[in-house]
Amino acid sequence: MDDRAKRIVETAVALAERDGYQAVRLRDVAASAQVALGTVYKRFASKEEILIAALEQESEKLVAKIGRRPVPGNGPRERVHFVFSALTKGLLRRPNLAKALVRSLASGDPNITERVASFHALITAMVMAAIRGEAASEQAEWGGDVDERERTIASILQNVWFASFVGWAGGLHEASQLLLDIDKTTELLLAD
Amino acid sequence: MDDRAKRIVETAVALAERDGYQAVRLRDVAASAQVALGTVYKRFASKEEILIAALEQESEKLVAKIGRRPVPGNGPRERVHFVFSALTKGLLRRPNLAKALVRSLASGDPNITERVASFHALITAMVMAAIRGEAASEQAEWGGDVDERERTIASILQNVWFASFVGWAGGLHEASQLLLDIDKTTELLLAD
DNA sequence: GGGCAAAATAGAACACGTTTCACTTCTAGT
DNA sequence: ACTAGAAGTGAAACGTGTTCTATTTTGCCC
Repeated sequence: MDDRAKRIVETAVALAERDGYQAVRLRDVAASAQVALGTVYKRFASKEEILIAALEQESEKLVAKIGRRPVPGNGPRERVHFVFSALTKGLLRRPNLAKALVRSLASGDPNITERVASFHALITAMVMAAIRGEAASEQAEWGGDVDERERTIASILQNVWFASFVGWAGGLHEASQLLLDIDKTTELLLAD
Repeated sequence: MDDRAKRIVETAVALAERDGYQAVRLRDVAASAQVALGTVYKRFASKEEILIAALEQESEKLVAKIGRRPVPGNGPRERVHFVFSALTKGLLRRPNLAKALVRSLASGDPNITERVASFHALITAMVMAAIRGEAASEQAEWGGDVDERERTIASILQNVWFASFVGWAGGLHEASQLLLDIDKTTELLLAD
Protein backbone atom coordinates (compact mmCIF):
# COMPACT_ATOMS: atom_id res chain seq x y z
CA MET A 1 0.00 0.00 0.00
CA ASP A 2 1.62 3.24 -1.07
CA ASP A 3 1.77 6.49 0.77
CA ARG A 4 -1.44 7.98 -0.56
CA ALA A 5 -3.41 4.81 0.08
CA LYS A 6 -2.20 4.82 3.67
CA ARG A 7 -3.24 8.41 4.13
CA ILE A 8 -6.65 7.62 2.69
CA VAL A 9 -7.25 4.69 5.00
CA GLU A 10 -5.99 6.57 8.02
CA THR A 11 -8.24 9.49 7.24
CA ALA A 12 -11.20 7.17 6.82
CA VAL A 13 -10.42 5.58 10.17
CA ALA A 14 -10.21 8.98 11.83
CA LEU A 15 -13.54 10.10 10.38
CA ALA A 16 -15.29 6.83 11.22
CA GLU A 17 -13.88 6.95 14.72
CA ARG A 18 -15.27 10.41 15.29
CA ASP A 19 -18.70 10.15 13.71
CA GLY A 20 -19.29 6.74 12.21
CA TYR A 21 -19.97 5.32 8.80
CA GLN A 22 -21.90 8.18 7.27
CA ALA A 23 -19.24 10.65 8.33
CA VAL A 24 -16.77 8.94 6.02
CA ARG A 25 -17.63 11.19 3.11
CA LEU A 26 -15.24 10.47 0.30
CA ARG A 27 -14.88 14.12 -0.64
CA ASP A 28 -13.80 14.79 2.94
CA VAL A 29 -11.52 11.77 2.95
CA ALA A 30 -9.86 13.01 -0.21
CA ALA A 31 -9.48 16.55 1.06
CA SER A 32 -8.24 15.46 4.44
CA ALA A 33 -5.78 12.99 2.92
CA GLN A 34 -4.57 15.76 0.58
CA VAL A 35 -5.49 13.79 -2.48
CA ALA A 36 -7.89 14.22 -5.35
CA LEU A 37 -11.14 12.29 -5.38
CA GLY A 38 -10.03 10.54 -8.56
CA THR A 39 -6.94 9.32 -6.74
CA VAL A 40 -9.09 7.77 -4.03
CA TYR A 41 -10.93 5.83 -6.72
CA LYS A 42 -7.68 4.85 -8.39
CA ARG A 43 -6.68 3.09 -5.16
CA PHE A 44 -10.04 1.79 -3.93
CA ALA A 45 -13.02 0.67 -5.92
CA SER A 46 -15.53 1.89 -3.36
CA LYS A 47 -16.13 3.21 0.12
CA GLU A 48 -16.60 -0.34 1.33
CA GLU A 49 -13.14 -1.25 0.09
CA ILE A 50 -11.57 1.58 2.03
CA LEU A 51 -13.30 0.45 5.19
CA ILE A 52 -12.36 -3.17 4.63
CA ALA A 53 -8.76 -2.05 4.22
CA ALA A 54 -9.18 -0.25 7.52
CA LEU A 55 -10.54 -3.44 9.08
CA GLU A 56 -7.52 -5.36 7.81
CA GLN A 57 -5.19 -2.78 9.25
CA GLU A 58 -6.93 -2.65 12.60
CA SER A 59 -7.26 -6.39 12.93
CA GLU A 60 -3.59 -6.81 12.07
CA LYS A 61 -2.75 -4.46 14.88
CA LEU A 62 -4.94 -6.40 17.30
CA VAL A 63 -3.52 -9.72 16.20
CA ALA A 64 -0.03 -8.37 16.57
CA LYS A 65 -0.80 -7.59 20.17
CA ILE A 66 -2.76 -10.71 21.00
CA GLY A 67 -1.43 -13.37 18.72
CA ARG A 68 2.28 -13.19 19.34
CA ARG A 69 2.51 -15.22 22.53
CA PRO A 70 0.59 -18.28 23.62
CA VAL A 71 -2.86 -17.36 24.82
CA PRO A 72 -2.88 -17.06 28.62
CA GLY A 73 -5.47 -18.80 30.76
CA ASN A 74 -6.04 -22.21 32.31
CA GLY A 75 -8.05 -24.42 30.04
CA PRO A 76 -9.82 -23.78 26.75
CA ARG A 77 -12.67 -21.77 28.21
CA GLU A 78 -10.49 -19.22 29.90
CA ARG A 79 -8.29 -18.90 26.86
CA VAL A 80 -11.19 -18.49 24.47
CA HIS A 81 -12.64 -15.90 26.79
CA PHE A 82 -9.33 -14.08 26.82
CA VAL A 83 -9.07 -13.93 23.04
CA PHE A 84 -12.60 -12.71 22.45
CA SER A 85 -12.32 -10.30 25.32
CA ALA A 86 -9.18 -8.80 23.87
CA LEU A 87 -10.65 -8.57 20.38
CA THR A 88 -13.88 -7.08 21.61
CA LYS A 89 -12.25 -4.54 23.91
CA GLY A 90 -9.78 -3.61 21.20
CA LEU A 91 -12.60 -2.88 18.81
CA LEU A 92 -14.94 -1.24 21.28
CA ARG A 93 -12.33 1.26 22.29
CA ARG A 94 -13.62 3.19 19.28
CA PRO A 95 -17.26 2.19 19.01
CA ASN A 96 -18.14 4.31 16.01
CA LEU A 97 -15.27 2.86 14.06
CA ALA A 98 -16.27 -0.63 15.15
CA LYS A 99 -19.82 -0.13 13.94
CA ALA A 100 -18.62 1.18 10.61
CA LEU A 101 -16.30 -1.79 10.14
CA VAL A 102 -18.98 -4.30 11.08
CA ARG A 103 -21.29 -2.67 8.64
CA SER A 104 -18.81 -3.14 5.83
CA LEU A 105 -18.12 -6.69 6.94
CA ALA A 106 -21.82 -7.48 6.77
CA SER A 107 -22.59 -5.45 3.68
CA GLY A 108 -22.65 -8.41 1.35
CA ASP A 109 -20.67 -6.51 -1.26
CA PRO A 110 -19.36 -9.22 -3.59
CA ASN A 111 -16.25 -7.18 -4.36
CA ILE A 112 -14.85 -7.64 -0.88
CA THR A 113 -15.67 -11.31 -0.43
CA GLU A 114 -12.05 -12.35 -0.40
CA ARG A 115 -11.03 -9.90 2.25
CA VAL A 116 -14.00 -10.81 4.39
CA ALA A 117 -12.91 -14.44 4.08
CA SER A 118 -9.41 -13.46 5.18
CA PHE A 119 -10.75 -11.78 8.25
CA HIS A 120 -12.86 -14.82 8.96
CA ALA A 121 -9.83 -17.09 8.64
CA LEU A 122 -7.79 -14.84 10.88
CA ILE A 123 -10.30 -15.02 13.70
CA THR A 124 -10.77 -18.75 13.28
CA ALA A 125 -7.03 -19.27 13.55
CA MET A 126 -6.87 -17.23 16.73
CA VAL A 127 -9.74 -19.11 18.31
CA MET A 128 -8.26 -22.47 17.44
CA ALA A 129 -4.97 -21.37 18.91
CA ALA A 130 -6.81 -20.35 22.06
CA ILE A 131 -8.55 -23.70 22.34
CA ARG A 132 -5.22 -25.48 22.06
CA GLY A 133 -3.28 -23.00 24.11
CA GLU A 134 -0.83 -22.00 21.43
CA ALA A 135 0.23 -18.74 19.89
CA ALA A 136 -1.86 -17.89 16.87
CA SER A 137 1.22 -17.36 14.76
CA GLU A 138 2.30 -20.99 15.23
CA GLN A 139 -0.85 -22.07 13.49
CA ALA A 140 0.14 -20.71 10.11
CA GLU A 141 3.52 -22.41 10.05
CA TRP A 142 2.16 -25.64 11.24
CA GLY A 143 -0.17 -26.53 8.43
CA GLY A 144 -1.61 -30.02 8.87
CA ASP A 145 -3.26 -31.81 11.73
CA VAL A 146 -6.29 -29.62 12.26
CA ASP A 147 -8.78 -31.33 14.48
CA GLU A 148 -12.15 -31.22 12.79
CA ARG A 149 -14.07 -30.90 16.02
CA GLU A 150 -11.92 -27.99 17.12
CA ARG A 151 -12.39 -26.27 13.82
CA THR A 152 -16.14 -26.67 14.10
CA ILE A 153 -16.19 -25.25 17.60
CA ALA A 154 -14.00 -22.34 16.56
CA SER A 155 -16.31 -21.64 13.65
CA ILE A 156 -19.37 -21.69 15.87
CA LEU A 157 -17.76 -19.35 18.35
CA GLN A 158 -16.81 -16.99 15.60
CA ASN A 159 -20.30 -17.03 14.16
CA VAL A 160 -21.81 -16.32 17.56
CA TRP A 161 -19.38 -13.49 18.13
CA PHE A 162 -20.04 -12.00 14.73
CA ALA A 163 -23.80 -12.22 15.05
CA SER A 164 -23.66 -10.70 18.50
CA PHE A 165 -21.43 -7.95 17.19
CA VAL A 166 -23.93 -7.15 14.48
CA GLY A 167 -26.63 -7.13 17.13
CA TRP A 168 -24.66 -4.67 19.22
CA ALA A 169 -23.96 -2.48 16.19
CA GLY A 170 -27.67 -2.41 15.46
CA GLY A 171 -28.58 -1.41 19.02
CA LEU A 172 -30.08 -4.78 19.90
CA HIS A 173 -28.11 -5.09 23.09
CA GLU A 174 -25.19 -3.70 25.10
CA ALA A 175 -21.59 -4.47 24.36
CA SER A 176 -21.39 -6.61 27.49
CA GLN A 177 -23.73 -9.07 25.79
CA LEU A 178 -20.94 -9.99 23.40
CA LEU A 179 -18.83 -11.73 26.01
CA LEU A 180 -21.86 -13.17 27.76
CA ASP A 181 -22.86 -14.87 24.53
CA ILE A 182 -19.38 -16.20 24.02
CA ASP A 183 -19.13 -17.48 27.58
CA LYS A 184 -22.48 -19.21 27.43
CA THR A 185 -21.44 -20.86 24.21
CA THR A 186 -18.10 -22.05 25.50
CA GLU A 187 -19.80 -23.47 28.56
CA LEU A 188 -21.77 -25.75 26.30
CA LEU A 189 -19.01 -26.57 23.84
CA LEU A 190 -15.71 -26.68 25.68
CA ALA A 191 -14.26 -28.41 28.72
CA ASP A 192 -13.37 -26.12 31.55
CA MET B 1 -50.85 -1.12 7.05
CA ASP B 2 -53.04 0.69 4.56
CA ASP B 3 -53.51 -0.02 0.93
CA ARG B 4 -50.75 2.20 -0.37
CA ALA B 5 -48.24 0.87 2.12
CA LYS B 6 -49.06 -2.67 1.03
CA ARG B 7 -48.55 -1.79 -2.61
CA ILE B 8 -45.23 -0.17 -1.78
CA VAL B 9 -43.93 -3.19 0.11
CA GLU B 10 -45.15 -5.60 -2.52
CA THR B 11 -43.50 -3.60 -5.25
CA ALA B 12 -40.26 -3.48 -3.28
CA VAL B 13 -40.42 -7.24 -2.86
CA ALA B 14 -41.00 -7.72 -6.57
CA LEU B 15 -38.06 -5.51 -7.51
CA ALA B 16 -35.73 -7.06 -4.94
CA GLU B 17 -36.76 -10.50 -6.07
CA ARG B 18 -35.92 -9.72 -9.67
CA ASP B 19 -32.66 -7.80 -9.30
CA GLY B 20 -31.68 -7.39 -5.68
CA TYR B 21 -31.16 -4.56 -3.28
CA GLN B 22 -29.88 -1.90 -5.65
CA ALA B 23 -32.78 -2.52 -7.99
CA VAL B 24 -35.18 -1.30 -5.32
CA ARG B 25 -35.00 2.29 -6.54
CA LEU B 26 -37.53 4.30 -4.64
CA ARG B 27 -38.60 6.29 -7.68
CA ASP B 28 -39.36 2.99 -9.39
CA VAL B 29 -41.10 1.67 -6.31
CA ALA B 30 -43.27 4.76 -6.20
CA ALA B 31 -44.08 4.65 -9.89
CA SER B 32 -44.78 0.94 -9.88
CA ALA B 33 -46.94 1.21 -6.76
CA GLN B 34 -48.84 4.09 -8.40
CA VAL B 35 -47.93 6.45 -5.64
CA ALA B 36 -45.91 9.66 -5.34
CA LEU B 37 -42.43 9.56 -3.91
CA GLY B 38 -43.57 11.78 -1.07
CA THR B 39 -46.19 9.21 -0.17
CA VAL B 40 -43.56 6.53 0.10
CA TYR B 41 -41.74 8.70 2.61
CA LYS B 42 -44.93 9.43 4.47
CA ARG B 43 -45.27 5.70 5.13
CA PHE B 44 -41.65 4.64 5.53
CA ALA B 45 -38.75 6.62 6.88
CA SER B 46 -36.21 4.99 4.60
CA LYS B 47 -35.48 2.27 2.10
CA GLU B 48 -34.34 0.06 4.97
CA GLU B 49 -37.72 0.40 6.63
CA ILE B 50 -39.50 -0.74 3.51
CA LEU B 51 -37.30 -3.78 3.29
CA ILE B 52 -37.70 -4.57 6.97
CA ALA B 53 -41.46 -4.38 6.49
CA ALA B 54 -40.98 -6.81 3.64
CA LEU B 55 -38.99 -9.08 5.92
CA GLU B 56 -41.76 -8.99 8.49
CA GLN B 57 -44.32 -9.86 5.87
CA GLU B 58 -42.28 -12.68 4.40
CA SER B 59 -41.34 -14.15 7.75
CA GLU B 60 -44.94 -14.05 8.87
CA LYS B 61 -45.83 -16.04 5.79
CA LEU B 62 -43.12 -18.56 6.54
CA VAL B 63 -44.10 -18.85 10.17
CA ALA B 64 -47.71 -19.28 9.19
CA LYS B 65 -46.69 -22.29 7.14
CA ILE B 66 -44.19 -23.78 9.54
CA GLY B 67 -45.32 -22.71 12.97
CA ARG B 68 -48.92 -23.79 13.00
CA ARG B 69 -48.49 -27.46 13.85
CA PRO B 70 -45.99 -29.19 16.11
CA VAL B 71 -42.61 -29.47 14.43
CA PRO B 72 -42.23 -32.92 12.84
CA GLY B 73 -39.18 -35.07 13.47
CA ASN B 74 -37.89 -37.53 16.04
CA GLY B 75 -35.80 -35.80 18.64
CA PRO B 76 -34.55 -32.25 18.96
CA ARG B 77 -31.90 -32.51 16.26
CA GLU B 78 -34.27 -33.60 13.56
CA ARG B 79 -36.81 -31.02 14.55
CA VAL B 80 -34.29 -28.20 14.64
CA HIS B 81 -33.03 -29.31 11.27
CA PHE B 82 -36.55 -29.27 9.96
CA VAL B 83 -37.25 -25.75 11.12
CA PHE B 84 -34.05 -24.23 9.79
CA SER B 85 -34.39 -26.19 6.59
CA ALA B 86 -37.87 -24.84 6.06
CA LEU B 87 -36.85 -21.29 6.85
CA THR B 88 -33.78 -21.44 4.68
CA LYS B 89 -35.53 -23.01 1.71
CA GLY B 90 -38.38 -20.58 2.05
CA LEU B 91 -36.00 -17.66 1.87
CA LEU B 92 -33.70 -19.09 -0.78
CA ARG B 93 -36.55 -19.64 -3.14
CA ARG B 94 -35.92 -16.00 -4.05
CA PRO B 95 -32.21 -15.50 -3.47
CA ASN B 96 -32.02 -11.88 -4.53
CA LEU B 97 -34.81 -10.98 -2.18
CA ALA B 98 -33.16 -12.95 0.59
CA LYS B 99 -29.87 -11.11 0.12
CA ALA B 100 -31.62 -7.76 0.17
CA LEU B 101 -33.47 -8.66 3.36
CA VAL B 102 -30.35 -9.92 5.09
CA ARG B 103 -28.60 -6.74 4.13
CA SER B 104 -31.27 -4.68 5.81
CA LEU B 105 -31.27 -6.95 8.81
CA ALA B 106 -27.51 -6.48 9.20
CA SER B 107 -27.43 -2.82 8.26
CA GLY B 108 -27.16 -1.59 11.82
CA ASP B 109 -29.69 1.15 11.15
CA PRO B 110 -30.82 2.24 14.62
CA ASN B 111 -34.28 3.14 13.34
CA ILE B 112 -35.20 -0.47 12.73
CA THR B 113 -33.78 -1.93 15.91
CA GLU B 114 -37.15 -2.87 17.28
CA ARG B 115 -38.24 -4.70 14.21
CA VAL B 116 -34.95 -6.53 14.01
CA ALA B 117 -35.48 -7.58 17.62
CA SER B 118 -38.95 -8.84 16.73
CA PHE B 119 -37.57 -10.96 13.96
CA HIS B 120 -34.94 -12.28 16.32
CA ALA B 121 -37.59 -13.17 18.89
CA LEU B 122 -39.71 -14.86 16.27
CA ILE B 123 -36.92 -17.18 15.19
CA THR B 124 -35.90 -17.90 18.76
CA ALA B 125 -39.46 -18.91 19.57
CA MET B 126 -39.58 -21.25 16.62
CA VAL B 127 -36.30 -22.88 17.49
CA MET B 128 -37.32 -23.37 21.10
CA ALA B 129 -40.55 -24.91 19.96
CA ALA B 130 -38.56 -27.22 17.72
CA ILE B 131 -36.29 -28.30 20.54
CA ARG B 132 -39.31 -29.14 22.67
CA GLY B 133 -41.39 -30.57 19.88
CA GLU B 134 -44.26 -28.14 20.14
CA ALA B 135 -45.98 -25.82 17.75
CA ALA B 136 -44.39 -22.39 17.78
CA SER B 137 -47.74 -20.75 18.38
CA GLU B 138 -48.17 -22.56 21.72
CA GLN B 139 -45.11 -20.78 22.98
CA ALA B 140 -46.68 -17.37 23.03
CA GLU B 141 -49.72 -18.42 25.04
CA TRP B 142 -47.71 -20.38 27.47
CA GLY B 143 -45.62 -17.67 29.01
CA GLY B 144 -43.57 -18.94 31.94
CA ASP B 145 -41.31 -21.91 32.40
CA VAL B 146 -38.67 -21.17 29.80
CA ASP B 147 -35.72 -23.41 30.34
CA GLU B 148 -32.61 -21.26 30.40
CA ARG B 149 -30.42 -23.85 28.80
CA GLU B 150 -32.87 -24.30 25.95
CA ARG B 151 -33.06 -20.59 25.42
CA THR B 152 -29.29 -20.37 25.25
CA ILE B 153 -29.07 -23.17 22.73
CA ALA B 154 -31.79 -21.61 20.63
CA SER B 155 -29.97 -18.32 20.70
CA ILE B 156 -26.70 -19.92 19.65
CA LEU B 157 -28.38 -21.73 16.80
CA GLN B 158 -29.99 -18.56 15.64
CA ASN B 159 -26.73 -16.66 15.76
CA VAL B 160 -24.98 -19.37 13.79
CA TRP B 161 -27.75 -19.37 11.23
CA PHE B 162 -27.72 -15.62 10.91
CA ALA B 163 -23.95 -15.39 10.59
CA SER B 164 -23.95 -18.13 8.01
CA PHE B 165 -26.72 -16.38 6.14
CA VAL B 166 -24.69 -13.20 6.04
CA GLY B 167 -21.74 -15.24 4.80
CA TRP B 168 -23.82 -16.72 2.03
CA ALA B 169 -25.18 -13.30 1.08
CA GLY B 170 -21.64 -12.00 0.84
CA GLY B 171 -20.51 -14.86 -1.39
CA LEU B 172 -18.41 -16.53 1.28
CA HIS B 173 -19.96 -19.92 0.71
CA GLU B 174 -22.81 -21.81 -0.94
CA ALA B 175 -26.32 -21.93 0.43
CA SER B 176 -25.81 -25.58 1.39
CA GLN B 177 -23.33 -24.42 4.02
CA LEU B 178 -26.20 -22.93 5.99
CA LEU B 179 -27.69 -26.25 6.95
CA LEU B 180 -24.30 -27.88 7.37
CA ASP B 181 -23.41 -25.25 9.94
CA ILE B 182 -26.67 -25.76 11.75
CA ASP B 183 -26.32 -29.52 11.76
CA LYS B 184 -22.77 -29.42 13.05
CA THR B 185 -23.89 -27.09 15.79
CA THR B 186 -26.85 -29.21 16.85
CA GLU B 187 -24.61 -32.27 16.94
CA LEU B 188 -22.56 -30.57 19.61
CA LEU B 189 -25.41 -28.98 21.51
CA LEU B 190 -28.42 -31.27 21.40
CA ALA B 191 -29.22 -34.86 22.14
CA ASP B 192 -30.17 -36.94 19.13
C1' DG C 1 -73.02 20.89 -1.82
C1' DG C 2 -69.49 24.12 0.35
C1' DG C 3 -65.57 24.49 2.99
C1' DC C 4 -61.65 22.73 5.23
C1' DA C 5 -58.00 19.91 7.06
C1' DA C 6 -55.39 15.92 5.95
C1' DA C 7 -53.26 13.31 2.48
C1' DA C 8 -51.42 12.85 -2.00
C1' DT C 9 -49.05 14.58 -5.97
C1' DA C 10 -45.45 16.39 -9.19
C1' DG C 11 -41.41 17.96 -9.34
C1' DA C 12 -37.44 20.55 -7.85
C1' DA C 13 -33.58 20.41 -4.92
C1' DC C 14 -29.92 18.51 -2.02
C1' DA C 15 -26.23 15.07 -0.42
C1' DC C 16 -23.07 11.91 -1.39
C1' DG C 17 -21.13 7.71 -3.89
C1' DT C 18 -19.33 7.12 -8.26
C1' DT C 19 -17.77 8.20 -13.06
C1' DT C 20 -15.76 10.96 -16.50
C1' DC C 21 -12.87 14.34 -18.63
C1' DA C 22 -9.60 17.68 -19.81
C1' DC C 23 -5.49 19.17 -18.06
C1' DT C 24 -1.03 19.05 -15.36
C1' DT C 25 2.79 16.86 -13.06
C1' DC C 26 5.89 12.87 -12.35
C1' DT C 27 8.86 9.40 -13.68
C1' DA C 28 11.53 6.15 -16.33
C1' DG C 29 14.04 5.07 -20.23
C1' DT C 30 16.87 6.86 -23.89
C1' DA D 1 17.70 16.95 -20.96
C1' DC D 2 13.59 14.93 -23.80
C1' DT D 3 9.68 12.63 -24.22
C1' DA D 4 5.95 9.17 -23.73
C1' DG D 5 3.05 7.25 -20.68
C1' DA D 6 1.50 6.82 -16.00
C1' DA D 7 -0.38 9.08 -12.15
C1' DG D 8 -2.52 12.95 -10.05
C1' DT D 9 -5.65 16.89 -10.14
C1' DG D 10 -9.88 19.78 -10.19
C1' DA D 11 -14.20 20.09 -11.62
C1' DA D 12 -18.26 18.71 -13.72
C1' DA D 13 -21.79 15.38 -14.15
C1' DC D 14 -24.76 11.37 -13.07
C1' DG D 15 -27.68 8.20 -10.05
C1' DT D 16 -30.23 7.47 -6.29
C1' DG D 17 -31.71 8.17 -1.34
C1' DT D 18 -33.84 11.83 0.99
C1' DT D 19 -36.06 16.39 1.76
C1' DC D 20 -38.89 20.26 0.58
C1' DT D 21 -42.55 23.00 -1.55
C1' DA D 22 -46.40 24.46 -4.02
C1' DT D 23 -50.48 22.63 -5.77
C1' DT D 24 -54.30 19.35 -6.15
C1' DT D 25 -57.28 15.79 -4.51
C1' DT D 26 -59.82 13.44 -0.99
C1' DG D 27 -62.75 12.67 2.84
C1' DC D 28 -65.60 14.56 6.10
C1' DC D 29 -68.53 17.74 8.76
C1' DC D 30 -72.06 21.10 8.69
